[in-house]
Amino acid sequence: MTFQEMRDQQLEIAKKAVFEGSLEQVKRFVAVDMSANSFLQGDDAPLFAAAVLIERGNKTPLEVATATMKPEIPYRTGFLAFREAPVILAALEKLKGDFDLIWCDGNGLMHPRRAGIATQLGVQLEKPSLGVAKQPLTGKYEDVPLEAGAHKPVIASSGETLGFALRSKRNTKLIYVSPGHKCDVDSALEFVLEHLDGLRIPYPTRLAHDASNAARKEAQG
DNA sequence: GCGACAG
DNA sequence: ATCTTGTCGC
Repeated sequence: MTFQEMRDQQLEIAKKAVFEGSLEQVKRFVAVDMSANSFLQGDDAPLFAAAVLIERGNKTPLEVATATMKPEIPYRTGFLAFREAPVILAALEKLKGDFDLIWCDGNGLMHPRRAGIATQLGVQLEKPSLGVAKQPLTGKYEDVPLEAGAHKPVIASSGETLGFALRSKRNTKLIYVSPGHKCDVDSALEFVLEHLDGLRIPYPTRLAHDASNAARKEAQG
């Protein structure tokens, strides 16, 4: 698939995406992440994904599923989902329990074409989704106070609010929250705020990150 | 044009 | 994303 084709596909996905809705009814959600040792093994190192089923308000996972796959394309900024989505979907298919939100590592609306990995996964599975990223991909925002919980909207050049820059922990680097599908920017922020536990990285992201790493280390060294 | 650039 | 120990700061 060429970059032009991937761009066109992202525009189609963004067209189908709904950046409206509340997450008040979410009872169970799944946090997903991926791990690969590209540092030592190169761009074609096998990918290991994890899907962690979480009950709202309970830090102990209900279920963990993993999957592995060879990457079809190298990582390119703005096209993360084309590399990671296949193995993440494979892990999600192994999950026995159902869920009503997908919590992703990366962006959703906060993307040059409004179609980050959270949006791509949400639209494909027709479920609400949100993205939590450690780096912003696009947009501008004002300085964020150093207090935990402080946040500022991330604004596109069009004036559209894409998500929030969030101080998830006092005096630490920001994280970036955006809706993926079937929720609005404020609902995505509220949901993430609800799942902070004193550390910079929200625990759902941490659980998925640790689970994907554990799967890789078990299969490799 | 130049630089920056999710994981 | 990935490796790795200590060390500095709150």
